[in-house]
Amino acid sequence: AVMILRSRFLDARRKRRNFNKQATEILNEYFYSHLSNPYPSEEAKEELAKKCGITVSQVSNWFGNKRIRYKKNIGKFQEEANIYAAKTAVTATN
Amino acid sequence: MHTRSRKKRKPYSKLQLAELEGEFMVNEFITRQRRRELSDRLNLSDQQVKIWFQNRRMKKKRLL
DNA sequence: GCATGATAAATGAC
DNA sequence: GTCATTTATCATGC
Repeated sequence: AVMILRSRFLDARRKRRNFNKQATEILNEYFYSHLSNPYPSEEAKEELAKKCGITVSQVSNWFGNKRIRYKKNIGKFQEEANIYAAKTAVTATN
Repeated sequence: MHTRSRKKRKPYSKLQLAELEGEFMVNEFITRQRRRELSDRLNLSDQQVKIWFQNRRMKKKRLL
């Protein structure tokens, strides 16, 4: 009984808040510039987490969700993929 | 034809979860015998109970 | 109404 | 056994 209530209370941490645009920008840049192998190392995750102001677990969650959702509907992310591809191309020339 | 696809994830019932949580409070590492009894009582496979305890230990670690 | 982040089953590497 | 994943589902944001 107590366990049920406690578990439900802890599930309240499931309250979700969207990441700010800057964080999403950083994560997407990494994802689309490593599209052939979108699996950041533990060190890379820590770096991304620091830059984005989120936890390493949140970075892992984001990449997990991004990989499956991209794979399931590549067409829907095509425009987004082109945007970040162009963005990284520009930064590469600078 | 295709190699049998991955088993679809199926959420457990509240009763099943209550029983599993209760057993987890007794011992985080269930014995083979108790595992067999529990899986039989909850209509879950032995493998499912085993995996549930593994995931539950990971969850506990994550919540610390 | 879907997009998005977090969690719950299930798999596989080690 | 742990643990990083995949996948479906949940809960919320907007």
